[in-house]
Amino acid sequence: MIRVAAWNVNSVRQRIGHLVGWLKSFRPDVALLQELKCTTDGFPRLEVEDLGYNLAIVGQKTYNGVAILSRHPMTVEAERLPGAADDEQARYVEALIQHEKKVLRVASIYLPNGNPADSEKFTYKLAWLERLRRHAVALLSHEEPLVLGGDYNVVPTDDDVYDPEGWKDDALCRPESRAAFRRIVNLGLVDAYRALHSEPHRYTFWDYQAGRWQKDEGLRIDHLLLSPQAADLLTAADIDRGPRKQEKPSDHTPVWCELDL
DNA sequence: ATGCCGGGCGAAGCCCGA
Repeated sequence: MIRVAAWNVNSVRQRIGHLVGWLKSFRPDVALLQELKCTTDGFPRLEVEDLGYNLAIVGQKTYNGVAILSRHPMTVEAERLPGAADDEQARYVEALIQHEKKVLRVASIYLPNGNPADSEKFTYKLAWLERLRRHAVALLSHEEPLVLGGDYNVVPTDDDVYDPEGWKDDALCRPESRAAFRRIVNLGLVDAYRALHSEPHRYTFWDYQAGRWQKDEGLRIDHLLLSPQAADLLTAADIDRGPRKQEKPSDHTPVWCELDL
């Protein structure tokens, strides 16, 4: 059994207390983190290593930044998403996890937001999604357990947003974003949360503004996509709302799954 | 129609996020 979680922490240095507490209590085998908002050297490495985690960090000053934390042996496979040599943004890290003579491949993904939807930022987002699709084709050819997890910045359907009408022109909900996300899923990946939960309006993000958390008006934009070989091992998945309830929280909360690996 | 909140940077106010 291996527990994998994805969490956009919105600054790992602001959230180190929350992160340590959550690692101690929830004890994920593998944690996929996004929005570190610090350089690789600036990551609070000792606090996490003291809990028994190996680290793979791809940081960047001020923006972005992703990491993989693993209680099991880990080898880094990629620190950039292939397909654009000039892309300097720290949004992808991929590793192999060794667990009792078996191997799990994971990636921590921080997709571009893409707003406003009439700008070059949206073009970059759609190109990033297409690069991810192409890379997923290559990864799926390994026919191994694989988890592509993180902040996709895509609301898959109107059931995944509190106000579909109000958000329909946003880059997170635009049909182009949803179609590009579906093209990835349709390669044969399984949304771990949706595989086990059909109820609408379950969220992983709530804006800090306008009391969105108190009103439970959020978005489901953090996803764990499983290869068929991982989906066959899926025993549980859920959203852990605990961290979002705390003082000075991230605006995201973790999504997790368990694989009978 | 816009800001609301919050983080980084850097020391006031702007950029960015979703």
